[in-house]
Amino acid sequence: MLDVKLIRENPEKVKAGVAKKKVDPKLVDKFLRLDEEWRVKTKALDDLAAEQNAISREMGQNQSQDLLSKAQLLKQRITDIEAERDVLSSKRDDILNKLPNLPFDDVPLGKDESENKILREVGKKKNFKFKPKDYLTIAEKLGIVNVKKATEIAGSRFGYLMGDAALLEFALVRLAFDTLVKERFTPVVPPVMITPTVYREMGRLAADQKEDKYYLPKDELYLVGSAEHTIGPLGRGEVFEASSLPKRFVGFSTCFRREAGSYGKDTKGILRVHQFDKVEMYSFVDPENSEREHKFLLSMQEKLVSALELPYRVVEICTGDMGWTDARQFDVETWMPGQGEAGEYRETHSCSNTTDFQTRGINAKYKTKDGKKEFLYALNATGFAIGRILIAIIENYQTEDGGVEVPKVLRDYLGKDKIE
RNA sequence: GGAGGGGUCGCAUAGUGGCCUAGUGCGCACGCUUGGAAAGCGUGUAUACCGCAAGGUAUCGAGGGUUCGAAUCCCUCCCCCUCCGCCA
Repeated sequence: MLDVKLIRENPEKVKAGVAKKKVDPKLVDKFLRLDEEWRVKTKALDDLAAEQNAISREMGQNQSQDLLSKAQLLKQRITDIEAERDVLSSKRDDILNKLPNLPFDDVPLGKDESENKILREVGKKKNFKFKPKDYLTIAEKLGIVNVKKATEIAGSRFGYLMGDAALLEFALVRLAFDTLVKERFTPVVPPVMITPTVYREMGRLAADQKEDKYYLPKDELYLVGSAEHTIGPLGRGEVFEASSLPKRFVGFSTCFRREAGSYGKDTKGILRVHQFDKVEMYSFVDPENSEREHKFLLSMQEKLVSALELPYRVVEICTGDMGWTDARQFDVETWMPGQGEAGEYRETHSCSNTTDFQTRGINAKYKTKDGKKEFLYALNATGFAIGRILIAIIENYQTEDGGVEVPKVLRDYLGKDKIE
């Protein structure tokens, strides 16, 4: 959530920021009005409570009828005003929940993904001597992806990874973990369910985000959309020593997404599915180092994609296309030669600086040099999203005979050079 | 899932309706003392909100209730421990 003090002290800045993210800036004015009323009520209530405490204390000594009736009257007033305050309080919180994190000033302005800024293209696209096929055609023929059966068993947007595709998943996970553990990321396998309370604290239950989550009403738990959602809360209520920063985690989890609002989009295959596995990075840093850490996480992503020798490009996401919790976001888009007419870059990774938007919610702090406790900054980044990186591998490494070469770096993990 | 026991300040503990404005010990910080240290002594030691400030309010696992007043009584839930059941 946003800092209430910032909204009060610098409403114009907040309005400008949320507007860049296509959120109605009038919400800010609405918040300020409610906040002001809330503050007045709170003050009145505190004063009455002080009075009540004084009378109660006195009654400990002297139980006069006079005092008692005074106290009873006071109690009624407090109950009434409390009810009013609670209404204001929840209205105020609702609006706060509708305000996204503010983009940094130098994030490219734009309304949607068409205005994202391509920062660089890396790697050489292979020159195929034949027309490259799309991954699904290849994978189904090899029998390593089965979407038809999955649809029968679980519905649309599910898939089986079989045989070497299943093995490839674990090879990719090992590659990512081995690479990142060397960089002192702490490996973690987190829960894939999360309480509404913590999910909200992580800034992931804003009204329009809710629709994309699976919810288990009987247990009042959500299924996570990313390991990020349950790794971040490792810092919940903690105060880290400045010397222990950055704190880096690399997690593996299954991710669940309802993909509501993407009807008709990428309906075939395993590019966009309800369930996939992902390796995820998460960092806690002090504010001064967040931009540096952001670049570092991005460099880790590039290292991983480069290790697979896949061509990719790095994109800075414009304000209108950014994630809810993000102040700056980069995506890595990997080349997929079998997509579209002549190949396409498709998003395989994203990398976000969420500043203190999440840490304020989960109350994750660090101790500064002069002993003060301040909110940490948090960042998250994809390691490998298995389905999508699998697609990139299959399409880039396909051979004319319908097989798939195994990227060199995965051969030892997989124990073979080629899938056929 | 069933039965019982528990959750209090960083840690450990006291606290069965008003003297709790949560005590004590340990730890920690600062000061005194010392050549230096230890011990000793003294002072301090949470978070959030409201307020320019003085100060006030809230928080004893969470939420509700009873009461003029709740750490304390009642209800619901969560978590931990012991035993039973089930299970990878």
